[in-house]
Amino acid sequence: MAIAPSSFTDIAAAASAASALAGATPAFSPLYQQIKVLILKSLQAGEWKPGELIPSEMDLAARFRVSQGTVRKAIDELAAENLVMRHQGKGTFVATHAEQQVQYRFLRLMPDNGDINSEGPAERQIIDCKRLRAPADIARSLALRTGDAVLQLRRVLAFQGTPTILEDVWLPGGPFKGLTAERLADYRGPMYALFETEFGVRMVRAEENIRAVAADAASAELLKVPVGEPLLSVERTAYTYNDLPMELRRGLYRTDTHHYKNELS
Amino acid sequence: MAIAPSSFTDIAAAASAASALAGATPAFSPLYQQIKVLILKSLQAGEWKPGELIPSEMDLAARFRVSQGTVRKAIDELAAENLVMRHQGKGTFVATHAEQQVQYRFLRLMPDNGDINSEGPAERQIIDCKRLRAPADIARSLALRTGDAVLQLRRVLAFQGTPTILEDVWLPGGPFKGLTAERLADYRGPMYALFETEFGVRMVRAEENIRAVAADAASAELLKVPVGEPLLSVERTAYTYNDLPMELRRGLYRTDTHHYKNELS
DNA sequence: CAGTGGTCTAGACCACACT
DNA sequence: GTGTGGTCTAGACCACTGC
Repeated sequence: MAIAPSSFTDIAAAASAASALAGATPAFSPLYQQIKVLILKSLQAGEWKPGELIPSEMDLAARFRVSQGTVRKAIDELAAENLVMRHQGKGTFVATHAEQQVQYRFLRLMPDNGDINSEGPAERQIIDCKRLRAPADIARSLALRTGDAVLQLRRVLAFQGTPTILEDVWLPGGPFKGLTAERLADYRGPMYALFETEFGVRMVRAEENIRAVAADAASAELLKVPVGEPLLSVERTAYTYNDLPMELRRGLYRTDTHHYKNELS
Repeated sequence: MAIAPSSFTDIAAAASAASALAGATPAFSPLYQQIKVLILKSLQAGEWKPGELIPSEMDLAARFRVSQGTVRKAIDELAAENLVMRHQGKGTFVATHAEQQVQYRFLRLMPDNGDINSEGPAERQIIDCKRLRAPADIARSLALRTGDAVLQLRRVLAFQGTPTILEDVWLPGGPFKGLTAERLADYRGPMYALFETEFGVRMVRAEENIRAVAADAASAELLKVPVGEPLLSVERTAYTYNDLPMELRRGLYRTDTHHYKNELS
């Protein structure tokens, strides 16, 4: 593919120049951070797609006119943020949600006995999928304007026959134009993998706000629990590159056979 | 303090020797990982106490007979695990729970509006503190034998007059001999800071299992909520060095004015 | 000013994967 | 063997802190 000449600018010289700018805020940024931003832009622009191999450290070092060690430090940080995966002897790959390794990367719900693999794949049932104008709270979470088009999706996930997760998903109408219940139902694999392959939207991080709530009539019926049963309410905002929110998800989890697992350090 | 002569062994040579051992499992370990383990042992042995300055990278490099870069990489990982804190121009310090910066490092409960600093310090009330023989489940979590001595502590945390957290804490009787309700009540600052300064036990990581439950009569009274109110049940196991469990904590959180915040990546 | 951690480079060698 | 990422070294210089 064509590379813009500006990509070949001497970054090291630019860094020195920036640091030489005497001001109240020198805005000094290490070379490897600048390289990291450049790689990030290429990822974002789709120069290398999820699952693909990115150029070797030596190639990138030549392209950016810096040493291999500097590129290495930039990639180290990208790997720490799960944006790329390194494989010794093979190369560095763009991270993807469509891997066997981490089936549900953002799902923290675990069965009480046994691990996540012991219960087989989740049974998915799509309850509803419709287009609507965003209410104020949904719009705010997705950085849209009230009334903008959004997709709303409701589904139930069951494990070994027991409905366990009920979730509503809101997506901005623009990037996800053409998403239908059929395409979702036909797709094998995580929803985020479909987002990548079909809509070019890659989720890189998320925030969850968790509460305990009582099941209302509608939720109780879908999850097959008594009305008033305590459920875990998990509100997730998922972001793509540049901290751009691209999904709001409100889930209700049954925690009689499963629990939400979190590691602190 | 006295340094065992073995500390001055040529680590680099040892690494080469280890890698030269031809076997089914060469058990190759990078030099910097070995250095990391050595530093970890010094931390664990209390050679440098929480809050203290550890030797400079150059000093450690000389002590272990490796280059500064190798020590740097070892310390980088320790810093990433929050075991030490680096400060440019000053040095590297042993991490501690007794810092202004991160008041409650393991507490993920946030007020719905405003940040954690906007509501002032928590009001703490100790309900109970007693010695008992560990039931089977508690013993298992703390890697003790059933019937071993443990301390049980119950307390309520209130924010702005509203009781919000009710928690039971179990601690192994041996390491925490001498802990009383009075010492806890008198102490200003996080409980984990007291554990460090008074008992030399430093918590480095924790796991939490979260569920939604209904308030029973006793919990409802202490948290001033109706019986049956949905509450967040947070079971935390906290570990000191070497993955040794040193605390089991079962908390009930009110989530009408607060929420549990989690970041996923 | 000296001492600390932080960045950058260049080169050598090692472990791993593919061919 | 060739090419990849991973380790280790040595030296230079930069940014920050406190004397």
